[in-house]
Amino acid sequence: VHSEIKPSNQPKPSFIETARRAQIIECAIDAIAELGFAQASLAQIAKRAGVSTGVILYYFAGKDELIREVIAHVYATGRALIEPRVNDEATARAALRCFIEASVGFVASRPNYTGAVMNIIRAGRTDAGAPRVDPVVDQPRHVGFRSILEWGQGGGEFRPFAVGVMVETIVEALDAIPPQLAADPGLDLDAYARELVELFDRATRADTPAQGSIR
Amino acid sequence: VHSEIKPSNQPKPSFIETARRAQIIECAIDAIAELGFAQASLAQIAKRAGVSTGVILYYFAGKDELIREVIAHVYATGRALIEPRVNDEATARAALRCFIEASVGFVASRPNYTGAVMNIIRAGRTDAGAPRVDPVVDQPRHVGFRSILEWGQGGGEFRPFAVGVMVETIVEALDAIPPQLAADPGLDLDAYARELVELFDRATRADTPAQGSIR
Amino acid sequence: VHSEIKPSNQPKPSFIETARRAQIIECAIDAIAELGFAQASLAQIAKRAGVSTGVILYYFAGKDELIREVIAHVYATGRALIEPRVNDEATARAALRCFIEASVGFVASRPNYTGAVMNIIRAGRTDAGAPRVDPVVDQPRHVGFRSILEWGQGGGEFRPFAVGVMVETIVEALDAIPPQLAADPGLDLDAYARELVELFDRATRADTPAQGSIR
Amino acid sequence: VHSEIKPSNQPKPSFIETARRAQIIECAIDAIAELGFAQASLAQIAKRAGVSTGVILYYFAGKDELIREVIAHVYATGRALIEPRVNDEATARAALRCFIEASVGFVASRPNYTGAVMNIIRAGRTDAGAPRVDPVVDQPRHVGFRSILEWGQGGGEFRPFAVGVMVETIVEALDAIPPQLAADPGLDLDAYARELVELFDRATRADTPAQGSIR
DNA sequence: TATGAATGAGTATTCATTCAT
DNA sequence: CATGAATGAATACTCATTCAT
Repeated sequence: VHSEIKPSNQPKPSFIETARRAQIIECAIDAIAELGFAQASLAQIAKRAGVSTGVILYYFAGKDELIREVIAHVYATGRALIEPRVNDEATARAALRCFIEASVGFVASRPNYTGAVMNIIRAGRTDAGAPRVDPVVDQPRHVGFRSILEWGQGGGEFRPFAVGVMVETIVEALDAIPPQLAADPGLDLDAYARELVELFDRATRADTPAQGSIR
Repeated sequence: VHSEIKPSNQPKPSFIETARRAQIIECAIDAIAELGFAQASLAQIAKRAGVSTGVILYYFAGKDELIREVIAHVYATGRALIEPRVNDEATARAALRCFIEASVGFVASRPNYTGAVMNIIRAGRTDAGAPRVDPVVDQPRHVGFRSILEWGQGGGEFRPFAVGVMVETIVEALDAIPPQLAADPGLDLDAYARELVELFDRATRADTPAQGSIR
Repeated sequence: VHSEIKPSNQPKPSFIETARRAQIIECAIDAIAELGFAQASLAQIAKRAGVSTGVILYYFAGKDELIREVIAHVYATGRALIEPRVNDEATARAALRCFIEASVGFVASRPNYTGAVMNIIRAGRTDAGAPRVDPVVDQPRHVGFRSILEWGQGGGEFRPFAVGVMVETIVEALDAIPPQLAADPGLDLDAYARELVELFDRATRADTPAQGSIR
Repeated sequence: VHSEIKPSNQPKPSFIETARRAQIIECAIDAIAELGFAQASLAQIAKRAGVSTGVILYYFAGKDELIREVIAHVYATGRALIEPRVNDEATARAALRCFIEASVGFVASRPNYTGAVMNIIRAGRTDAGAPRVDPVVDQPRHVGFRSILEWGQGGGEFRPFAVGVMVETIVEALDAIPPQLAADPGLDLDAYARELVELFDRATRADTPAQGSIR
């Protein structure tokens, strides 16, 4: 399907192929979230999927491709959950609040998804020295936050600040949650989200004579 | 020198021993910062030091000890740089600002130091499933920020917020810098520090009728 | 096939798996018997089997498991050869004679088998300080001789003596044969067996007014 | 003294050299007896001697030579203890009894000595495939027992039997004691000796109309 | 499609030995 | 004499990947 031996014009991924790929990705996510990226060997992933390691390499050109697809799948799932909620917002301030809440909600609803991706991203670099995660695929959240922040700055809702720094800080604050949740599964994520919303609302909003509370 | 075979009361580390240990730690830091923790094998570290891998195991009981000493060395270096500056501050607000500036300054002066420790901490779990970095040794910055925040809340300088969330967010914001710096060595860290200071000053300060600018 | 990664209920060992495991065990026995336990590395064993060392670790969880299976296989082979012959005997004295003869016969028919196990057992202790061979698996011959000796003492065939010392002496006398055979392949084992039978018959039998020769 | 760099005509081993060699041999014996041959590295031996490993290789051409000297020293010590007692005996039967008792007494008085040598001998062969223990140096006890047995057979005290088998059986019975003593330090060696004496007295003595008890 | 067999490069670690000082 | 430094070969073991079936 993707290796050069197969016909390059992938005609129609068969049902079984789609199912297998999805199953393997799911098992990879679980393995990485539970064992950590370094310990998540193909053998471990295959074991969870109840197949041989050969199957994984039949459907994915190599471990790197599997990992890339894991990331892509997690991002797509997150985007599907988050984007519609954010798009309904009328103000940048509300959109920011909503984006943060939805992001934390994604962590809460799919802790393994976010946990796996964090493990991958933070595990560092691959042999070639290139970052294991393409900036391209890593960007969606950055892009989303950046556009909200620029929207708010343009409209005067937000004070002037370096958008890049703010984006990075917000994203990292969210990325810090999965490991904390793994360490303490009882963590109150609703409260965590409220704190982050308040934090970044204060950090971003413009100084106005009459600025009401966010809620 | 330190392995269980030698007498436990190591009398006086020779000059060459001190030098070699320092050199190996330095090379380990570089290797980890540049290759990532997973790719930084003893062989890689030894190659950078221009010695055989046996030398590393002659001076360190094993890879784990080397890694522990890398972390300890980086934290000690950072603490020596940061602590004296922070202790002079009269208000929690100034201390927070100073701590952030000093932390970024540490990253700027020793990018590989912070980069290596980030790589280690984020590489996840060891075989035993326990985090590779003891909370104890990982805490110094957390402890420092926490005490400043509690100081400020107690004195009314800071608004009420969940200290744990704020600490985590600040530390993560700082930890996000080394990889950005690696990707873009031209990054203006002074500006980055100013942005973070302003960001967290707004995020933490109490609502007062007359709140002046931080500078 | 057996490592923790595979499902625990190994369904049916394939033909090739059975054959490979048997082949590797056989090569391990030869290597240990000829080189000694300490020199019988996985690489040596693999070389004799004409495979890479990875193959051994594919079929056995580790060197320890391989060694355990070597011992188990040798003991099972020996037991199958010895037990049926001993069980037919009517008197303890005849049973003792028969057990000794059968034991020497086992050495004669499979010198490497007994030689390998001797090498393993006598190689001493593993890292944990525990004997490399469980007393449990090491006992079969001890148990066998002990029960015969107690049977004979109970029935008055044998004189009173410390059973433990006698068992140890008999077993050691048998264990001494493989190295002698290795040093001198022309050794007459039938004669050796006759000598041991006579020796231990005299050492064990009760003092009776009319005690005929054993044959 | 022994390496080719030193003057080949070893003139007079200095006092310090003699002392060092003795000390190292003693520490090697302890290390081997306590850790097992495989775990008794030069580093371990040096640690016990309170010197660096280089010292060992200064006084001994290599580990093999050290081990050979350990064996030689243990045999010499044993011979000095045993021989005079055996030479006083008037009959072969008494000499055999005395030799066994003295041998067990040697084990009792110097458990590490005999334990170390057993560990070495049983650890198997060296790289060259040659037995680690020269038959020459391994023989003294064999020679001693053999001469007693032949003496007894010649004089009619002992029945006809294959001397070689009997020697081997006696020696192995004695060699079996150190590991048992290591496993159970409370072992009653006097009783053990009495059992062996009785055992081999019965195994060797000629059939006479009036054979009294050995004592 | 899927498996199981096999490989080869890479991992940390041990240890006898050499050598400059 | 003695040390401590350094090496290099050997150890068991892991794992992504290939391939015949």
